[in-house]
Amino acid sequence: MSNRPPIRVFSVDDHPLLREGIAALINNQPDMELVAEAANGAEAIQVFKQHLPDVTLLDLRLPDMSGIDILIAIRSEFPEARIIMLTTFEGDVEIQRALQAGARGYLLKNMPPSELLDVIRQVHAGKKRIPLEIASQLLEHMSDEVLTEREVEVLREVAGGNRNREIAARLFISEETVKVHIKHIMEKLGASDRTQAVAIGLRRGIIQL
Amino acid sequence: MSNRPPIRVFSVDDHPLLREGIAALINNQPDMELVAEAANGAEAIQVFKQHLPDVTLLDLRLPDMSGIDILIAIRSEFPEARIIMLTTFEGDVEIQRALQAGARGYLLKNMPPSELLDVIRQVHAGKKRIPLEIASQLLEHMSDEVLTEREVEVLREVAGGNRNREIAARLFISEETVKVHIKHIMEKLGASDRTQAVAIGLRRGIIQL
DNA sequence: CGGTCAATACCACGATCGTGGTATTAATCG
DNA sequence: CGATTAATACCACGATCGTGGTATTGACCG
Repeated sequence: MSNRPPIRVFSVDDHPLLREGIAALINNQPDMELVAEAANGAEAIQVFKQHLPDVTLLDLRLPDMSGIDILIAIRSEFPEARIIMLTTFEGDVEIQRALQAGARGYLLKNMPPSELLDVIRQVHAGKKRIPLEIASQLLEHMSDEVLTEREVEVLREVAGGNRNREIAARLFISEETVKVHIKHIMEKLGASDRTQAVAIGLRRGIIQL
Repeated sequence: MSNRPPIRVFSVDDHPLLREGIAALINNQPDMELVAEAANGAEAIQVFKQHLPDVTLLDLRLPDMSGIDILIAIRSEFPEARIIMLTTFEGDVEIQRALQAGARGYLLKNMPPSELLDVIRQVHAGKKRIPLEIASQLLEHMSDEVLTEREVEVLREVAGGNRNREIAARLFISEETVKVHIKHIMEKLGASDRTQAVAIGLRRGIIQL
């Protein structure tokens, strides 16, 4: 069981210090090898094609684009790509979108390194691996209704401090329609008013500031 | 200029991978030495007393307490402690509070390692060092009025989706007083309604979710 | 081809919010 | 000791919001 080629790992993150930590960790494993790094989305996609790594560690927040978009971009060309999301953030919606887009694992940066290594090996072996902590996050909101795209758009406008009338003007719809959307948003999120809807939307990763 | 003792560095962060990266970076410098690490506040304070490091790298968000509280706790006993805040976050209020509490430097985790090394050396030499990117953040809101403690409290309640009447009940004051506070909050933050006030408060680090 | 859902739109009403004042008390500061 | 500031409180009014309905259109699904 010894002479298998090492797992070729690719790390994408805009924090140099974190990349450094990952590099040290990976290269200390006899069965792994860090073959490339990238600090933004454009670079990530290009370098992926160049190296075709076995496993990719992908940050969710990068300076130029969302990690999810990178995930989608890579998997549209390489559906077999084994990608693990690695992030500080734990909004259930982000997790769900990542998994739907085909992520094989989802890790928080504050988890112990052993967990990361474990997930890398499992994912390389073709499995999916979601830590319990994350999975329970997901289950918590499993039954919740999902906001439509339009509703998210409206919620974003609300977060910007716009009045219903302003939102209507900005989205080219009637004020009454805005109200309907907001009503649905509050129902789905369990919020008692628009302000709480924004707070919940932020906490769950539905909108960003 | 050669035989000075190395700068003794202490790193406090709850992300093991990041600590790993810092460790690798520091220990690669001939003039530095990582003498200890901690992953939470209680540990940080205890380990600090034990090692009395030359320079401390302190994360702003830790599982058990705020980095600022740790900063204050350490400096109340060791006013000479040279502490650099190292964080992902850039709300101007957090920065200001850290500097007021006596931080000698403030760095973002996505800055290049050379910057970190530079700041460590400068701070060890007794200087303060705030990168331009951060300083400009501060200047941006220099002239802004600062929320009082009570106002922050009220803003927190607003973010929780409470109505004025509910906030009044929770804080044991009249609804009219709540309104006055909210009016002041909106004026100070430049918000057009309570929802935007919450969004701005979150963005600027005045409140957390 | 019906069923469901998302998005659009309008109406009406009561609740809540935001704004304009004025005023008192306690604390802090120079 | 005056000056300032924060926190408290009340009033009144118009603006905005949230809720209850009802309805039409187009898209997607089985």
